[in-house]
Amino acid sequence: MNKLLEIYEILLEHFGPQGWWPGETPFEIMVGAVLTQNTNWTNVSKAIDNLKKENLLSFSKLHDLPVEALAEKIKPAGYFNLKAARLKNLLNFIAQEYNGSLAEMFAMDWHTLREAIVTVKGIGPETADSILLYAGGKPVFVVDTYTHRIFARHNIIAEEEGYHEIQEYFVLSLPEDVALFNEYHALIVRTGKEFCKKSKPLCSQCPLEKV
DNA sequence: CACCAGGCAAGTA
DNA sequence: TACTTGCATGGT
Repeated sequence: MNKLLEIYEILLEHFGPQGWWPGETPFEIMVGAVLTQNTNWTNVSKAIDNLKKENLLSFSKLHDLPVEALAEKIKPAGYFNLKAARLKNLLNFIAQEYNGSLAEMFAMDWHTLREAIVTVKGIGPETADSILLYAGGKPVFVVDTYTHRIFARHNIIAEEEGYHEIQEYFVLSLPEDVALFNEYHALIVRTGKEFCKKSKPLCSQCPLEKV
């Protein structure tokens, strides 16, 4: 068995399934993917609740909502002016290219879709990949700061590896399986939150110490 | 009080 | 190209 699969088994055994993404519809998941940029999920959850409370969590409602009003609703998520603008960019893009339909958007080839979606200002590689995997169900491995930090600290990847290099390593090492990619990324985030915080370089309790 | 959280783009040299 | 900085609320 290869190393990345071995680590996956260890994490799954240790933490159990994480049941991601915490959102009910592809649209909600997509919104959450933008709101969670460099932000704790508990704060994002408050922002999403604000939108749900007023029945604003649909494509047409958010698309019609002025950016200033949107910013006000999503304040708890932090960077609210920035994120409101980013959500608007994304909604405008989907309105223009796919008639405002996520189903239509996800019906296209996901490689092509990824190239298009990262041209939207505010949608970088991780946000794009999260949308593709968790909202679209595409076999895309999501890399985040925890992935980099955890695997670099355990000397599995080099410190200077970039997003796409890390992603390629995972994709080439693992079977192309949506459920696996989904669970693996969620387990990495769980591991990061618990054992691999920025200021705590060493984690004797980390399940990966066994590897 | 200081530090961190499921990034990204723009600015600097 | 390779760093650095702004964005901002809420929890520990």
